[in-house]
Amino acid sequence: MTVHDRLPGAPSCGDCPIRHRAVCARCESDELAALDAFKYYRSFEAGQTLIWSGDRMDFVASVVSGVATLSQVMEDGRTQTVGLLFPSDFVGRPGRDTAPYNVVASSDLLMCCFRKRPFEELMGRTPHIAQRLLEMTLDELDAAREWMLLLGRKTAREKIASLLAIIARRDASLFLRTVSDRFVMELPLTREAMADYLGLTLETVSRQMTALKRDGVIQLEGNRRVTIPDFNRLLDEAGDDSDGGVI
Amino acid sequence: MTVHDRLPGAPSCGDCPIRHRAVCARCESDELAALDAFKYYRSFEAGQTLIWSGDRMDFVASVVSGVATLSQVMEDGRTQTVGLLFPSDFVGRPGRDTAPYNVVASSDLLMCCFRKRPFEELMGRTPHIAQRLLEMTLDELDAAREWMLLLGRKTAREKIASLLAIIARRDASLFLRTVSDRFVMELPLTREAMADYLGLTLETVSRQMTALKRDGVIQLEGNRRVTIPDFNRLLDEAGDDSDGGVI
DNA sequence: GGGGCTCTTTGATCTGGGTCAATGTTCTTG
DNA sequence: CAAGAACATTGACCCAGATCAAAGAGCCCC
Repeated sequence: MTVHDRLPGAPSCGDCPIRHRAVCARCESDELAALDAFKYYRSFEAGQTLIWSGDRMDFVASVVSGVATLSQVMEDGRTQTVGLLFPSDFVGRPGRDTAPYNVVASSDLLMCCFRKRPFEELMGRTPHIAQRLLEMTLDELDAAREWMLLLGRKTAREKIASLLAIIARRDASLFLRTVSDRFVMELPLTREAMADYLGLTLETVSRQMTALKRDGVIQLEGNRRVTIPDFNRLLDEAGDDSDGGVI
Repeated sequence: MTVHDRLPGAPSCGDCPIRHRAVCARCESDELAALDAFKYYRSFEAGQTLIWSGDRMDFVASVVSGVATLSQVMEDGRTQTVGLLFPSDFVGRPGRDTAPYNVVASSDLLMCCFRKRPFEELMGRTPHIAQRLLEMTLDELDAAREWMLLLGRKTAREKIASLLAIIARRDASLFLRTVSDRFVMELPLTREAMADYLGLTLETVSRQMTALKRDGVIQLEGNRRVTIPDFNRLLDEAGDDSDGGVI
């Protein structure tokens, strides 16, 4: 009972243009073949909330295509996005059964899901999967803490530049290339979604995008297509310890 | 070769007034007995930097007493604290060898350290330790993301109230009691350290502390001793979904 | 292809928290 | 106990980013 039995035409692990960081990178291993029985695909439209904070979650999943956000909402509606999920990113936490955040499809989205129980059992049997998961969780923790620096100490302009740099890098890695001169990408977020991630208002995001455009740091065609003529220039604007832009 | 051979009078795992969340909670198990050979204690003075970001780290550790901070610093000196370490908290990441943050003793500090290599080997042999570590890392991730909401969306007053609530809870758990009416605690942070954690300046921290005192949310004796006459009132001020204050 | 969406930009104004500067208050240590 | 040093408060002023408001752009979908 592989994915092809469930959803004809959907990409299988092996077919994925992007190898799932969590699972598919080891598709060749015998242990994971067993997981195919518990694997299924789900697709969502842009704007749809896949999971509400507090919901029971009986699966883990990784993103096949599209982008999703993790967000926290205060009682009065103030919203903070706490994570972006790109293709190959993993969501779900073995050993816990309620979701701590809202998960929202930011664009049309395809997820590759595994029933949680069998996944946990596999984890118990195969130490390297548990280890891989720890590895990934540590990566997420580092990303979250880097974002804390951004939220607490960076200016609006630096925030925008940082976000663009991060998206550019993820975008480039999808196609296995480096962020080079004249890099063109498609923004997977509305101005409001950017604002929610950066701890700003959408007006400030818009103004700073305009300013970066005016100063030649980026070029814009329409609202979503962004060209980065010089990635190092962008990194300077982001205030990061520059690391060259290569992935 | 137990700890007592190395540092006479230092608390052993079993003697710790606080059981280390990471390790000591399972001291009874046979696997961990082996770790005693690789265990040693180190103490630091308030203000001392234990670990510099980028340093090679050949040990993992947990806090026995005192408080430490994890912080990130930008090239121009802007600083953001990304985590607080209380007694029983764990630091260090099996599978990685350089520290991603500065670790600074915020008060006088005693750490219980394990050489990393043997610890990793133990982890490979005993799945429940790996699982425990994943558990802890997920807790840290949740804490980091909750802090992202604070940094991105809360007002200065809400930030201060949130920090006080968190410290009160950790403080209470040290002594195995609940945060009740007229809870008294000792702040383990200077105004500047609070500011670095909250994404504020020390002046703003001071002003908001004064305001909370004026409004009867807290009482202050000296700079460090804080009394919380009504913990639910404090939680209201923090803007959190109140959960009663019990641990 | 035009009507009604949603998303985005831009402007005018306001304000929370930053900055700079002076003064107070604890802690240390001799 | 006095003298310093480190830490904290308070005041005056300013500015980055929020808020409120009004036009533009895309973009579906009949």
